[in-house]
Amino acid sequence: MSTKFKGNLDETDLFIIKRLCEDSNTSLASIGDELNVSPSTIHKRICRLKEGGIIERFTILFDPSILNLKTIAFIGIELERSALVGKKKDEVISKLLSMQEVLEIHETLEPFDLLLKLRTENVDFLREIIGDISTIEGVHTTNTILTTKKILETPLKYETIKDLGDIRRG
Amino acid sequence: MSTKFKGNLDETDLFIIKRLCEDSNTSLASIGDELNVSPSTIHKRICRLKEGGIIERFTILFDPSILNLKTIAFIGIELERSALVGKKKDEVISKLLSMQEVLEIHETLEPFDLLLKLRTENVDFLREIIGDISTIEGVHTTNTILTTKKILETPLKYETIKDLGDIRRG
DNA sequence: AGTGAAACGTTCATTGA
DNA sequence: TCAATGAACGTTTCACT
Repeated sequence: MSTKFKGNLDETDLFIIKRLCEDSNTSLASIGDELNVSPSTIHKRICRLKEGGIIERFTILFDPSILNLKTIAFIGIELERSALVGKKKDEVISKLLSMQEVLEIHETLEPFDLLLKLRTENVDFLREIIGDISTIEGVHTTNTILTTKKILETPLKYETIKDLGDIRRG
Repeated sequence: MSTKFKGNLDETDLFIIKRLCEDSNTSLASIGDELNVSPSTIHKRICRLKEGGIIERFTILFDPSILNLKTIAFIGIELERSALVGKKKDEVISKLLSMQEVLEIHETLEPFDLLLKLRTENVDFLREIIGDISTIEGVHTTNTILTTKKILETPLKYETIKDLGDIRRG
């Protein structure tokens, strides 16, 4: 479903991904040195990983506070019964997707139907957004969990990359 | 609190950050072209942004499914009254930080004391982790919100970077 | 998967605004 | 103080092996 990558990821691929996660400015030569292969091999591997959709893009992590988005909240949404499936649900989701403050949308079973993660400048803006969400047709109730302090927020702990185990794909 | 950056971020800085978010392999020269400044200026800006902690690091986004971490869950934790502040709370948090599956930890007010986000390979592993968490001294109850489908998951919508407004810092 | 060479990008000391 | 220049150096890319 998620990738069009052909073949298996081997140890080399995973090592490359890990090194690039740590620092995507690392030169191909130095990655090659660590693996005892040539830079051009690393280059070809990275191209393949990009084409296969394994590597989405090269990017930077930056301090979100420069955007003044200091308020993080989670919102549980219960949908109206008529919006639990089909077109009406799709419409709810597409409206949520179009909101810049909405960073995550997950389907859940209990106690909500959808769980969102949002970032806003402050609590007043958050209130506005919640207002917008609750007036979306098909949204029955919203339940806000306002966070007061972020202790950890990381996309993935890439240290995990090392178990080459059964990473197979068709 | 969060950065040691001296001075203000100007339009140029924000443009650089946005371009690097989109593609951190963009050459300094081509960013410079778009801003009508020289590559060396871009270079110095990026150095300054790195040193100031605005740019955390250069990295890649990759498909998490290669790590077989397909299960996303959120866990609300209520702490025992004795662990609501101080050393005991710090110990709970440091145990949570050390768990590879725990990707986010937020303090909240209601209805939980802490909200976690986790990724695991499958629901069985999740159950194990929940077991581990619930036996941490100071954890009173855990409430799991299991997600069934990820619709959106993005660290930040960097398209937001453009309002140069009142982005001031001391 | 490696080699080697050309093209390209980065870095920095120097100079000027 | 900040940006531009230009040259030295390092990296990427690609045709060929």
